[in-house]
Amino acid sequence: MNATDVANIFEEIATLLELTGANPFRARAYQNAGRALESTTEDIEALVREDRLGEVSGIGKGLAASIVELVTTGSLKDYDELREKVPDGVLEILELPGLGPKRVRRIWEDLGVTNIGELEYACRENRLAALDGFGAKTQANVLKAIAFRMQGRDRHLYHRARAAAESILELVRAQSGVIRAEIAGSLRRHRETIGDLDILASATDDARSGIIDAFVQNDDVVDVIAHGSTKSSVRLKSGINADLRVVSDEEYPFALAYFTGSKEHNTVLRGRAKRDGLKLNEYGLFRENGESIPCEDESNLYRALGLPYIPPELREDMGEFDAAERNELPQLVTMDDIRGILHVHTNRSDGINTVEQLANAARALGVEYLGIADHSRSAFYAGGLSEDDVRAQWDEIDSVNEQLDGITILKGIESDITSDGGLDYDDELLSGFDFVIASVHSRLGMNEQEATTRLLRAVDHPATTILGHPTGRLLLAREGYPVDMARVIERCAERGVAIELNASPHRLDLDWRWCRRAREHSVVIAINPDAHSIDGLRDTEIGVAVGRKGWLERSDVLNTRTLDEFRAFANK
DNA sequence: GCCGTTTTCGGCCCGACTGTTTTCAGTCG
Repeated sequence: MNATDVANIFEEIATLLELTGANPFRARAYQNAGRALESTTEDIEALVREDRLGEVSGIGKGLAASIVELVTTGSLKDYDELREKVPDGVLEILELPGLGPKRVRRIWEDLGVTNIGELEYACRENRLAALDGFGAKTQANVLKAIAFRMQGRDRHLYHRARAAAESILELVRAQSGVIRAEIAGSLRRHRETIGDLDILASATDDARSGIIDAFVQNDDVVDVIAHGSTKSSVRLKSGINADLRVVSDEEYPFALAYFTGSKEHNTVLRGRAKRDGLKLNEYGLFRENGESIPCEDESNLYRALGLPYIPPELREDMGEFDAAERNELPQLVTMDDIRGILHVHTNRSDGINTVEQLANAARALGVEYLGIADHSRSAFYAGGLSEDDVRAQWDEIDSVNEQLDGITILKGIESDITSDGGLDYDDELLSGFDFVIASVHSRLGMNEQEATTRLLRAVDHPATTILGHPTGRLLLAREGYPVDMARVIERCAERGVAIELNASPHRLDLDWRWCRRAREHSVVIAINPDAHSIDGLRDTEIGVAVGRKGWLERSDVLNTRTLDEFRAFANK
């Protein structure tokens, strides 16, 4: 049982406590402890063994005992008892927007409804609207939320959310009276999937309502969920919900910080303000006498609270305050730091462009080197390359390198990792590549031990340069196979193998939450687009965005290195 | 259930919006 497992159980206990009507602050204590555990980089078993759990802020005597019980026995009596009380379906009802713990409890206890299906039926029979405190509107909204959930569109991939948000931003910026406007919310924090869009604008007082009207009336809107004087909320054709807030320009920095979140980060920020005798909300920072402390931008706001500027990507209350206080915030990697693009498929396997086309496109993007990595022979479904194909591709690459100036094409391969953890070609052929990405594409159903052993063996192979998309997840579509990632990271550190942060918006694997652990072990991360076309090369940018969320600095990223440095890494 | 320059009890972040009320609880971010 690792720290994340315990954190997840604590999160669930918090939810269960809210649902069973326990003291809400007790629930919050579990939540806080869960987050504290998630952001600690210490090994939880060591903390238990050395009796150091009390050093973690948010963990007192009671929760320390629970953690010891969980780590040593694998279960927790209090948790089991709570789970016993609350049906799984009730937890799912809680995920519907508009229904929080109080109302779900009423639905469960007063209507005897224990899952979403029963709830839908109860709504159809008008039984929800008949409950005290509920009404026809609420019932209709619940039905809408159920329908939305059935379509599976309550979360969205980063690139789709980004595209939708940028189009709204453009619309908002075009309105008269708008002074500043920006994308806020989880998209600004570069989360890998997005719930809804938050757009913030500042404007003159007289222009506000016109801006909000333009927003809710635009052609992309299919449903207006809320339409107030400063906030409004709509559903777009794409199935994404979007919120627009309009504030005065003096309020803008405070509102931007506020609506960027995360909620957890904001809570700490306000708590710090309060400790300093100040009050922070989305409109300003105020002294006790009500006098406001003006800030022109977010940097000023953080400074006023005694902190350096914390980039949006880091605002998750996962250690950024500690780092900020010690002045150890990372200098996050940027697109300008990227010198090479690795993991690119050509039309020899399942890509659509030739080496030469890709090389020209990569050169136009300003990189020094391009690493071709088609599928290996076991990947029949993707047109994996036979030995002859490989040698033919090497000739092709040599000839493009001779013709093209300003960029170097590298000979790579995305070798399937076989079931037993081997690579796909013999050592002689493998030694002819400039680099080898080892990835799992088959037998995804292994248990954690089998899958981990398989990956460790692939990492041990002397030809492996980079471990590709280490969990195989497809965001919003498929869970990754279970892996003991801490062990994989440690092994990569020992073997000098890089780990891929696959920049495809469908993968973003390695998860950003593990990037910090990797850099603490000095494991280098390769931010690779896994491109199957010229357009796909640009996904590198999405990988950089999410890598920043994982605290990555330039020196942590393999493809920020010069060509010579990259070759040296791959050859060692 | 945690925590302490309001320190062993009594707090625990803040405000907009909605829908149901008839002054406010619940939810959300």
